[in-house]
Amino acid sequence: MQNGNLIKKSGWRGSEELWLDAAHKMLIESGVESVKVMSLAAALKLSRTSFYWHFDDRNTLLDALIERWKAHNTGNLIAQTELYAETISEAVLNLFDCWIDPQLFDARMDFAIRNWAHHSAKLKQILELTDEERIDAIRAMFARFGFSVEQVDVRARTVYYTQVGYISMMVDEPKSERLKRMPAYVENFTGLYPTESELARFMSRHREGQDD
Amino acid sequence: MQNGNLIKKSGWRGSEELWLDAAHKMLIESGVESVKVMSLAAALKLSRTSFYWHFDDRNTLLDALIERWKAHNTGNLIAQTELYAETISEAVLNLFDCWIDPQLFDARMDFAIRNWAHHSAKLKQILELTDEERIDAIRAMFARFGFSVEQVDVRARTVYYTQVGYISMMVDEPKSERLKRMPAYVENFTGLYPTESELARFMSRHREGQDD
DNA sequence: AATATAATAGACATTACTGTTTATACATTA
DNA sequence: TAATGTATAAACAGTAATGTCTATTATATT
Repeated sequence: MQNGNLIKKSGWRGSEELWLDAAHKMLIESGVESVKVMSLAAALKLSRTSFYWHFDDRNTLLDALIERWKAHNTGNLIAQTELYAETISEAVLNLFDCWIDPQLFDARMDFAIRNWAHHSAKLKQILELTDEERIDAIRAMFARFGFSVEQVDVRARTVYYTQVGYISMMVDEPKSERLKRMPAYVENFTGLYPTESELARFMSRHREGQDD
Repeated sequence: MQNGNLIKKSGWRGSEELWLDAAHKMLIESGVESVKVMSLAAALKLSRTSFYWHFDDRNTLLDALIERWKAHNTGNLIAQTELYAETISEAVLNLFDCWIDPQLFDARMDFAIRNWAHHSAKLKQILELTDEERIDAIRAMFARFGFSVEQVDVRARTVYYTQVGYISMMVDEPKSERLKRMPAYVENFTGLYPTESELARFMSRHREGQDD
Protein backbone atom coordinates (compact mmCIF):
# COMPACT_ATOMS: atom_id res chain seq x y z
CA MET A 1 0.00 0.00 0.00
CA GLN A 2 2.57 2.48 1.17
CA ASN A 3 4.71 1.41 -1.75
CA GLY A 4 1.80 1.30 -4.20
CA ASN A 5 2.50 3.24 -7.36
CA LEU A 6 6.01 4.49 -6.66
CA ILE A 7 8.70 3.88 -9.23
CA LYS A 8 10.15 0.48 -8.54
CA LYS A 9 13.44 1.06 -6.81
CA SER A 10 15.35 -2.11 -7.51
CA GLY A 11 17.39 -3.49 -4.66
CA TRP A 12 20.87 -2.81 -5.89
CA ARG A 13 20.84 -1.39 -9.38
CA GLY A 14 21.15 2.35 -9.84
CA SER A 15 23.34 3.01 -6.88
CA GLU A 16 25.53 5.21 -9.05
CA GLU A 17 22.85 7.81 -8.37
CA LEU A 18 23.43 7.49 -4.67
CA TRP A 19 27.17 8.07 -4.92
CA LEU A 20 26.63 10.88 -7.38
CA ASP A 21 24.11 12.60 -5.14
CA ALA A 22 26.44 12.33 -2.19
CA ALA A 23 29.30 13.66 -4.30
CA HIS A 24 27.17 16.54 -5.53
CA LYS A 25 26.26 17.47 -2.00
CA MET A 26 29.85 17.22 -0.86
CA LEU A 27 31.03 19.28 -3.82
CA ILE A 28 28.68 22.18 -3.23
CA GLU A 29 29.27 22.13 0.49
CA SER A 30 33.04 21.83 0.61
CA GLY A 31 34.64 21.90 -2.82
CA VAL A 32 36.17 19.21 -5.03
CA GLU A 33 39.07 18.60 -2.76
CA SER A 34 36.61 17.27 -0.23
CA VAL A 35 34.94 14.85 -2.59
CA LYS A 36 36.80 11.83 -1.35
CA VAL A 37 35.75 8.24 -1.71
CA MET A 38 36.28 7.70 1.98
CA SER A 39 34.16 10.65 3.09
CA LEU A 40 31.36 9.73 0.73
CA ALA A 41 31.35 6.17 1.99
CA ALA A 42 31.20 7.46 5.53
CA ALA A 43 28.34 9.81 4.65
CA LEU A 44 26.43 6.98 2.96
CA LYS A 45 27.35 4.50 5.68
CA LEU A 46 28.65 2.14 3.06
CA SER A 47 31.92 0.43 2.53
CA ARG A 48 34.43 2.58 0.81
CA THR A 49 35.39 -0.14 -1.60
CA SER A 50 31.90 -0.75 -2.85
CA PHE A 51 32.31 2.56 -4.63
CA TYR A 52 34.57 0.89 -7.15
CA TRP A 53 31.79 -1.34 -8.33
CA HIS A 54 29.98 1.71 -9.74
CA PHE A 55 32.85 3.87 -10.89
CA ASP A 56 36.25 3.05 -12.24
CA ASP A 57 37.85 5.55 -9.93
CA ARG A 58 37.43 8.92 -8.27
CA ASN A 59 38.03 10.73 -11.54
CA THR A 60 35.18 9.03 -13.30
CA LEU A 61 32.88 10.22 -10.55
CA LEU A 62 34.15 13.78 -10.88
CA ASP A 63 33.58 13.71 -14.63
CA ALA A 64 30.03 12.54 -14.06
CA LEU A 65 29.48 15.53 -11.78
CA ILE A 66 30.60 17.90 -14.51
CA GLU A 67 28.25 16.27 -17.00
CA ARG A 68 25.35 16.66 -14.62
CA TRP A 69 26.09 20.37 -14.21
CA LYS A 70 26.49 21.00 -17.93
CA ALA A 71 23.17 19.35 -18.69
CA HIS A 72 21.28 21.41 -16.15
CA ASN A 73 22.36 25.00 -15.54
CA THR A 74 23.27 26.49 -18.89
CA GLY A 75 20.31 25.00 -20.70
CA ASN A 76 17.82 26.46 -18.27
CA LEU A 77 19.51 29.85 -18.18
CA ILE A 78 19.46 30.21 -21.94
CA ALA A 79 15.84 29.08 -22.10
CA GLN A 80 14.91 31.84 -19.66
CA THR A 81 16.59 34.51 -21.80
CA GLU A 82 14.55 33.34 -24.78
CA LEU A 83 11.12 33.50 -23.18
CA TYR A 84 8.57 35.85 -24.68
CA ALA A 85 8.68 39.36 -23.19
CA GLU A 86 7.15 42.66 -24.22
CA THR A 87 9.73 44.87 -22.57
CA ILE A 88 13.34 44.54 -21.50
CA SER A 89 12.20 44.71 -17.87
CA GLU A 90 9.98 41.70 -18.37
CA ALA A 91 12.82 39.88 -20.09
CA VAL A 92 15.23 40.61 -17.24
CA LEU A 93 12.65 39.44 -14.73
CA ASN A 94 12.35 36.19 -16.69
CA LEU A 95 16.08 35.74 -16.35
CA PHE A 96 15.89 36.57 -12.64
CA ASP A 97 13.76 33.46 -12.21
CA CYS A 98 17.07 31.60 -12.40
CA TRP A 99 18.48 33.48 -9.43
CA ILE A 100 15.39 32.74 -7.36
CA ASP A 101 14.46 29.19 -8.22
CA PRO A 102 17.16 26.65 -7.38
CA GLN A 103 15.38 24.05 -9.49
CA LEU A 104 16.02 26.19 -12.53
CA PHE A 105 19.59 27.12 -11.77
CA ASP A 106 21.80 25.45 -9.17
CA ALA A 107 23.84 28.46 -8.06
CA ARG A 108 25.88 26.59 -5.47
CA MET A 109 26.91 24.05 -8.08
CA ASP A 110 27.92 26.85 -10.41
CA PHE A 111 30.08 28.30 -7.65
CA ALA A 112 31.69 24.96 -6.89
CA ILE A 113 32.43 24.36 -10.56
CA ARG A 114 33.98 27.79 -10.86
CA ASN A 115 36.35 27.14 -7.98
CA TRP A 116 37.20 23.72 -9.20
CA ALA A 117 38.03 25.12 -12.63
CA HIS A 118 40.73 27.10 -10.95
CA HIS A 119 42.93 24.06 -10.75
CA SER A 120 41.69 21.98 -13.63
CA ALA A 121 42.70 23.22 -17.06
CA LYS A 122 40.16 20.98 -18.75
CA LEU A 123 37.27 22.27 -16.68
CA LYS A 124 38.50 25.83 -17.00
CA GLN A 125 38.11 25.59 -20.73
CA ILE A 126 34.62 24.14 -20.48
CA LEU A 127 33.64 26.92 -18.10
CA GLU A 128 34.99 29.65 -20.35
CA LEU A 129 32.88 28.35 -23.21
CA THR A 130 29.89 28.09 -20.89
CA ASP A 131 30.26 31.68 -19.69
CA GLU A 132 30.56 32.92 -23.26
CA GLU A 133 27.45 31.02 -24.26
CA ARG A 134 25.47 32.44 -21.37
CA ILE A 135 26.61 36.03 -21.86
CA ASP A 136 25.83 35.71 -25.57
CA ALA A 137 22.30 34.68 -24.70
CA ILE A 138 21.91 37.66 -22.37
CA ARG A 139 23.38 39.97 -25.01
CA ALA A 140 20.85 38.67 -27.53
CA MET A 141 18.12 39.42 -25.03
CA PHE A 142 19.17 43.07 -24.68
CA ALA A 143 19.71 43.36 -28.43
CA ARG A 144 16.06 42.47 -29.06
CA PHE A 145 15.07 45.68 -27.27
CA GLY A 146 17.17 48.09 -29.29
CA PHE A 147 20.18 48.86 -27.10
CA SER A 148 23.36 50.06 -28.80
CA VAL A 149 26.10 47.50 -29.38
CA GLU A 150 28.21 48.91 -26.56
CA GLN A 151 25.25 49.02 -24.20
CA VAL A 152 24.20 45.47 -25.08
CA ASP A 153 27.66 44.25 -24.14
CA VAL A 154 28.13 46.15 -20.92
CA ARG A 155 24.60 45.50 -19.69
CA ALA A 156 24.83 41.79 -20.41
CA ARG A 157 28.13 41.60 -18.58
CA THR A 158 26.86 43.62 -15.64
CA VAL A 159 23.84 41.36 -15.23
CA TYR A 160 25.93 38.21 -15.40
CA TYR A 161 28.92 39.38 -13.34
CA THR A 162 26.63 40.73 -10.66
CA GLN A 163 25.02 37.34 -10.31
CA VAL A 164 28.32 35.48 -10.34
CA GLY A 165 29.48 37.90 -7.66
CA TYR A 166 26.34 37.33 -5.65
CA ILE A 167 26.86 33.59 -5.88
CA SER A 168 30.54 33.85 -5.01
CA MET A 169 29.77 35.90 -1.96
CA MET A 170 27.45 33.19 -0.69
CA VAL A 171 25.11 35.95 0.43
CA ASP A 172 22.71 34.44 2.90
CA GLU A 173 19.49 36.41 2.90
CA PRO A 174 15.86 35.27 2.92
CA LYS A 175 14.07 34.97 -0.40
CA SER A 176 11.77 37.83 0.58
CA GLU A 177 14.75 40.20 0.96
CA ARG A 178 16.08 39.20 -2.43
CA LEU A 179 12.70 39.64 -4.07
CA LYS A 180 12.31 43.08 -2.55
CA ARG A 181 15.52 44.28 -4.16
CA MET A 182 14.66 42.94 -7.61
CA PRO A 183 12.78 45.94 -9.01
CA ALA A 184 15.70 48.24 -8.23
CA TYR A 185 18.09 45.83 -9.91
CA VAL A 186 15.88 45.77 -12.97
CA GLU A 187 16.02 49.56 -13.06
CA ASN A 188 19.81 49.52 -12.76
CA PHE A 189 20.29 46.91 -15.41
CA THR A 190 17.77 48.19 -17.96
CA GLY A 191 17.28 51.85 -17.13
CA LEU A 192 13.54 51.16 -16.76
CA TYR A 193 11.55 50.54 -13.61
CA PRO A 194 9.31 47.52 -14.19
CA THR A 195 5.56 48.10 -14.42
CA GLU A 196 3.02 47.00 -11.83
CA SER A 197 1.85 44.12 -13.95
CA GLU A 198 5.37 42.93 -14.79
CA LEU A 199 6.20 42.85 -11.10
CA ALA A 200 2.93 41.13 -10.28
CA ARG A 201 3.65 38.44 -12.85
CA PHE A 202 7.17 37.95 -11.48
CA MET A 203 6.15 37.88 -7.85
CA SER A 204 3.34 35.44 -8.48
CA ARG A 205 5.86 32.99 -9.89
CA HIS A 206 7.84 33.10 -6.67
CA ARG A 207 5.19 33.65 -4.05
CA GLU A 208 4.84 30.24 -2.51
CA GLY A 209 7.48 27.91 -1.24
CA GLN A 210 9.77 28.19 1.74
CA ASP A 211 12.66 30.56 2.15
CA ASP A 212 15.89 28.88 1.16
CA MET B 1 79.27 49.35 -4.84
CA GLN B 2 76.46 47.34 -6.39
CA ASN B 3 75.27 46.61 -2.89
CA GLY B 4 75.90 50.13 -1.67
CA ASN B 5 72.80 51.62 -0.08
CA LEU B 6 70.37 48.73 -0.41
CA ILE B 7 68.65 47.42 2.65
CA LYS B 8 70.99 44.91 4.21
CA LYS B 9 69.66 41.47 3.31
CA SER B 10 71.17 39.29 6.00
CA GLY B 11 72.31 35.86 4.96
CA TRP B 12 69.70 33.69 6.63
CA ARG B 13 67.38 35.84 8.69
CA GLY B 14 64.04 36.85 7.24
CA SER B 15 63.33 33.67 5.36
CA GLU B 16 59.78 33.66 6.69
CA GLU B 17 59.17 36.14 3.88
CA LEU B 18 60.34 33.62 1.35
CA TRP B 19 58.00 30.90 2.55
CA LEU B 20 55.15 33.38 2.83
CA ASP B 21 55.71 34.67 -0.68
CA ALA B 22 55.77 31.15 -2.04
CA ALA B 23 52.62 30.30 -0.09
CA HIS B 24 50.89 33.43 -1.36
CA LYS B 25 51.73 32.56 -4.93
CA MET B 26 50.60 28.99 -4.44
CA LEU B 27 47.37 30.15 -2.81
CA ILE B 28 46.35 32.49 -5.59
CA GLU B 29 47.34 30.02 -8.26
CA SER B 30 45.79 26.85 -6.91
CA GLY B 31 43.84 27.40 -3.71
CA VAL B 32 44.54 26.63 -0.05
CA GLU B 33 44.39 22.92 -0.51
CA SER B 34 47.50 23.22 -2.64
CA VAL B 35 49.49 25.18 -0.10
CA LYS B 36 51.48 22.22 1.13
CA VAL B 37 54.79 22.31 2.90
CA MET B 38 56.17 19.78 0.46
CA SER B 39 55.18 21.70 -2.65
CA LEU B 40 56.49 24.97 -1.27
CA ALA B 41 59.80 23.37 -0.44
CA ALA B 42 59.98 21.96 -3.94
CA ALA B 43 59.17 25.35 -5.44
CA LEU B 44 61.82 27.03 -3.31
CA LYS B 45 64.30 24.20 -3.82
CA LEU B 46 64.74 23.91 -0.10
CA SER B 47 64.37 21.09 2.30
CA ARG B 48 60.82 20.53 3.37
CA THR B 49 61.80 20.31 7.02
CA SER B 50 63.57 23.63 7.12
CA PHE B 51 60.08 25.12 6.94
CA TYR B 52 59.54 24.21 10.57
CA TRP B 53 62.30 26.49 11.68
CA HIS B 54 60.22 29.49 10.57
CA PHE B 55 56.70 28.37 11.36
CA ASP B 56 55.29 26.12 14.01
CA ASP B 57 53.26 24.28 11.46
CA ARG B 58 51.25 24.62 8.26
CA ASN B 59 48.41 26.34 10.08
CA THR B 60 50.58 29.14 11.37
CA LEU B 61 51.62 29.83 7.81
CA LEU B 62 48.01 29.93 6.64
CA ASP B 63 47.10 32.35 9.42
CA ALA B 64 49.93 34.61 8.34
CA LEU B 65 48.52 34.63 4.82
CA ILE B 66 45.15 35.80 6.10
CA GLU B 67 46.79 38.59 8.10
CA ARG B 68 48.64 39.77 5.04
CA TRP B 69 45.42 39.93 3.02
CA LYS B 70 43.49 41.74 5.74
CA ALA B 71 46.16 44.38 6.05
CA HIS B 72 46.25 45.09 2.35
CA ASN B 73 43.03 44.85 0.36
CA THR B 74 40.26 46.28 2.48
CA GLY B 75 42.30 49.24 3.66
CA ASN B 76 43.14 50.34 0.16
CA LEU B 77 39.63 49.82 -1.14
CA ILE B 78 38.10 51.96 1.58
CA ALA B 79 40.71 54.65 1.06
CA GLN B 80 39.76 54.83 -2.62
CA THR B 81 36.08 55.33 -1.79
CA GLU B 82 37.01 58.24 0.45
CA LEU B 83 39.11 60.20 -2.04
CA TYR B 84 37.94 63.66 -3.00
CA ALA B 85 35.58 63.69 -5.98
CA GLU B 86 33.32 66.35 -7.46
CA THR B 87 30.83 63.98 -9.04
CA ILE B 88 29.69 60.42 -8.47
CA SER B 89 31.34 59.43 -11.76
CA GLU B 90 34.67 60.69 -10.54
CA ALA B 91 34.18 58.86 -7.26
CA VAL B 92 33.37 55.59 -9.04
CA LEU B 93 36.42 56.00 -11.24
CA ASN B 94 38.51 56.44 -8.11
CA LEU B 95 37.17 53.13 -6.85
CA PHE B 96 37.84 51.54 -10.23
CA ASP B 97 41.53 52.20 -9.64
CA CYS B 98 41.34 49.15 -7.38
CA TRP B 99 40.14 46.94 -10.19
CA ILE B 100 42.93 48.11 -12.48
CA ASP B 101 45.96 48.38 -10.24
CA PRO B 102 46.98 45.08 -8.61
CA GLN B 103 49.23 46.96 -6.21
CA LEU B 104 46.18 48.65 -4.78
CA PHE B 105 43.94 45.62 -4.64
CA ASP B 106 45.08 42.03 -5.03
CA ALA B 107 42.03 40.58 -6.77
CA ARG B 108 43.40 37.08 -7.11
CA MET B 109 44.09 36.97 -3.40
CA ASP B 110 40.56 38.13 -2.71
CA PHE B 111 39.25 35.31 -4.87
CA ALA B 112 41.43 32.73 -3.17
CA ILE B 113 40.34 33.93 0.26
CA ARG B 114 36.70 33.75 -0.78
CA ASN B 115 37.05 30.13 -1.87
CA TRP B 116 39.00 29.20 1.18
CA ALA B 117 36.31 30.72 3.40
CA HIS B 118 33.96 28.16 1.96
CA HIS B 119 35.43 25.48 4.18
CA SER B 120 36.75 27.49 7.07
CA ALA B 121 34.11 28.83 9.43
CA LYS B 122 36.60 31.18 11.06
CA LEU B 123 37.63 32.75 7.78
CA LYS B 124 34.05 32.86 6.57
CA GLN B 125 33.17 35.09 9.46
CA ILE B 126 36.11 37.39 8.84
CA LEU B 127 35.14 37.63 5.19
CA GLU B 128 31.53 38.48 5.96
CA LEU B 129 32.63 41.37 8.12
CA THR B 130 35.06 42.46 5.45
CA ASP B 131 32.41 42.47 2.74
CA GLU B 132 30.06 44.45 4.95
CA GLU B 133 32.76 46.99 5.68
CA ARG B 134 33.56 47.42 2.01
CA ILE B 135 29.95 47.70 0.87
CA ASP B 136 29.34 50.22 3.65
CA ALA B 137 32.17 52.33 2.30
CA ILE B 138 30.75 52.19 -1.22
CA ARG B 139 27.28 53.03 0.12
CA ALA B 140 28.73 56.06 1.89
CA MET B 141 30.28 57.11 -1.38
CA PHE B 142 26.96 57.05 -3.24
CA ALA B 143 25.20 58.71 -0.31
CA ARG B 144 27.47 61.72 -0.59
CA PHE B 145 25.99 62.41 -4.01
CA GLY B 146 22.35 62.45 -3.05
CA PHE B 147 20.98 59.06 -4.09
CA SER B 148 17.90 57.73 -2.33
CA VAL B 149 18.42 55.17 0.41
CA GLU B 150 17.20 52.34 -1.81
CA GLN B 151 19.35 53.47 -4.70
CA VAL B 152 22.41 53.85 -2.48
CA ASP B 153 22.02 50.25 -1.38
CA VAL B 154 21.36 48.65 -4.74
CA ARG B 155 24.03 50.66 -6.55
CA ALA B 156 26.66 49.88 -3.93
CA ARG B 157 25.81 46.20 -4.12
CA THR B 158 25.80 46.18 -7.91
CA VAL B 159 29.23 47.79 -8.05
CA TYR B 160 30.68 45.38 -5.54
CA TYR B 161 28.98 42.19 -6.74
CA THR B 162 29.91 42.96 -10.31
CA GLN B 163 33.53 43.17 -9.34
CA VAL B 164 33.42 40.04 -7.19
CA GLY B 165 31.81 38.32 -10.17
CA TYR B 166 34.47 39.61 -12.49
CA ILE B 167 37.16 38.33 -10.16
CA SER B 168 35.44 34.98 -9.71
CA MET B 169 35.20 34.52 -13.44
CA MET B 170 38.93 34.96 -13.79
CA VAL B 171 38.24 36.98 -16.91
CA ASP B 172 41.45 37.20 -18.84
CA GLU B 173 41.45 40.30 -20.98
CA PRO B 174 44.13 42.90 -21.64
CA LYS B 175 44.14 46.03 -19.51
CA SER B 176 43.28 48.11 -22.58
CA GLU B 177 40.05 46.14 -23.09
CA ARG B 178 39.06 46.62 -19.50
CA LEU B 179 39.83 50.33 -19.60
CA LYS B 180 37.74 50.75 -22.74
CA ARG B 181 34.68 49.34 -21.02
CA MET B 182 35.02 51.51 -17.93
CA PRO B 183 33.03 54.57 -19.10
CA ALA B 184 30.02 52.41 -19.92
CA TYR B 185 30.25 50.74 -16.52
CA VAL B 186 30.33 54.16 -14.87
CA GLU B 187 27.19 55.09 -16.75
CA ASN B 188 25.49 51.86 -15.69
CA PHE B 189 26.45 52.22 -12.07
CA THR B 190 25.78 55.94 -11.65
CA GLY B 191 23.34 56.87 -14.39
CA LEU B 192 25.86 59.48 -15.60
CA TYR B 193 28.40 59.23 -18.38
CA PRO B 194 31.74 60.55 -17.10
CA THR B 195 33.01 63.84 -18.52
CA GLU B 196 36.03 64.19 -20.80
CA SER B 197 38.20 65.49 -18.02
CA GLU B 198 37.14 62.80 -15.55
CA LEU B 199 38.05 60.15 -18.06
CA ALA B 200 41.32 61.88 -18.92
CA ARG B 201 42.25 61.97 -15.26
CA PHE B 202 41.39 58.29 -14.85
CA MET B 203 43.18 57.13 -17.98
CA SER B 204 46.30 59.09 -17.15
CA ARG B 205 46.56 57.16 -13.89
CA HIS B 206 46.59 53.87 -15.78
CA ARG B 207 48.32 54.75 -19.01
CA GLU B 208 51.76 53.32 -18.46
CA GLY B 209 52.74 49.89 -17.33
CA GLN B 210 52.42 46.54 -19.03
CA ASP B 211 49.26 44.59 -19.57
CA ASP B 212 48.75 42.04 -16.82
C1' DA C 1 14.58 -23.40 -4.07
C1' DA C 2 18.84 -23.03 -7.05
C1' DT C 3 21.72 -20.32 -9.58
C1' DA C 4 23.67 -16.39 -11.64
C1' DT C 5 24.56 -11.81 -10.98
C1' DA C 6 24.97 -7.57 -8.33
C1' DA C 7 26.90 -5.51 -4.27
C1' DT C 8 29.56 -5.18 -0.06
C1' DA C 9 33.26 -5.79 3.31
C1' DG C 10 37.92 -6.69 4.87
C1' DA C 11 42.75 -7.10 4.20
C1' DC C 12 46.66 -5.43 1.57
C1' DA C 13 49.92 -2.46 -1.06
C1' DT C 14 51.01 2.14 -2.23
C1' DT C 15 51.33 7.10 -2.22
C1' DA C 16 51.46 11.78 -0.56
C1' DC C 17 51.56 14.26 2.93
C1' DT C 18 52.66 16.18 8.10
C1' DG C 19 55.48 16.84 11.88
C1' DT C 20 59.75 15.32 15.00
C1' DT C 21 64.39 14.20 15.92
C1' DT C 22 69.20 14.27 15.15
C1' DA C 23 73.40 15.41 12.92
C1' DT C 24 75.69 18.76 10.27
C1' DA C 25 76.81 23.16 7.92
C1' DC C 26 76.78 28.03 7.62
C1' DA C 27 77.02 33.11 9.02
C1' DT C 28 78.03 36.63 12.47
C1' DT C 29 80.49 38.88 15.91
C1' DA C 30 83.44 38.96 19.91
C1' DT D 1 89.46 32.21 14.45
C1' DA D 2 86.38 30.28 17.81
C1' DA D 3 81.95 30.40 19.80
C1' DT D 4 77.20 31.17 19.24
C1' DG D 5 73.14 31.18 17.20
C1' DT D 6 70.84 30.29 12.73
C1' DA D 7 69.53 27.12 9.03
C1' DT D 8 69.34 22.82 6.48
C1' DA D 9 69.08 17.88 5.38
C1' DA D 10 68.18 13.06 6.15
C1' DA D 11 65.85 9.58 8.54
C1' DC D 12 61.84 8.25 11.19
C1' DA D 13 56.99 7.71 12.67
C1' DG D 14 52.30 8.53 11.83
C1' DT D 15 48.01 9.51 9.17
C1' DA D 16 44.68 9.75 5.48
C1' DA D 17 43.86 8.79 1.32
C1' DT D 18 43.55 5.70 -3.24
C1' DG D 19 42.97 1.57 -5.57
C1' DT D 20 43.25 -3.94 -5.91
C1' DC D 21 42.08 -8.54 -4.67
C1' DT D 22 39.34 -12.01 -2.49
C1' DA D 23 35.71 -13.82 0.16
C1' DT D 24 31.07 -13.24 1.42
C1' DT D 25 26.27 -11.64 1.27
C1' DA D 26 22.00 -9.94 -0.94
C1' DT D 27 18.69 -9.95 -4.87
C1' DA D 28 16.47 -11.48 -9.17
C1' DT D 29 15.38 -14.97 -12.44
C1' DT D 30 14.59 -19.56 -13.65
